[in-house]
Amino acid sequence: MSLIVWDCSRGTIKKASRRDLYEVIYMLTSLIPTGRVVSYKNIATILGLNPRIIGIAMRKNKNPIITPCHRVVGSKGDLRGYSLGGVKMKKKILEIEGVVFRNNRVDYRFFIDLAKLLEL
DNA sequence: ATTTGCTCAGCTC
DNA sequence: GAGCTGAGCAAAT
Repeated sequence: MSLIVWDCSRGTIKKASRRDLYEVIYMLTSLIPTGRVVSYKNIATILGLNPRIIGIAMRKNKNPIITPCHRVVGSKGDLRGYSLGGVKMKKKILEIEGVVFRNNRVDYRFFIDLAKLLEL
């Protein structure tokens, strides 16, 4: 399964390029509300990708203002990584936003399902 | 709690 | 083009 997108210049559909993929990943990430988190897997499942690809996209995130990559966490609430200050900083930011941790994991009640949010 | 296997884009050479 | 590295995950140990 691979993502299909509209090709504006040709007026046809096409298989998503890497760049397209990243744009969609960042778009979905930007939808996560303040004080909530989404798992890498959740985004990956929507797009039919391996969850690792989402991690790669987050690592390369050049626009932390509109792409809140700190709100993307592991499926069990573990933080995994953060290129701008490490997981310690990631945790700090999430706590400022009101996210509660239990045993160094994000409390499950702060997860949202992007697929449900988009009514997919 | 820790290890193992699967997976694939990006990076280096 | 080949080989290595992970911001993942689930299953097995």
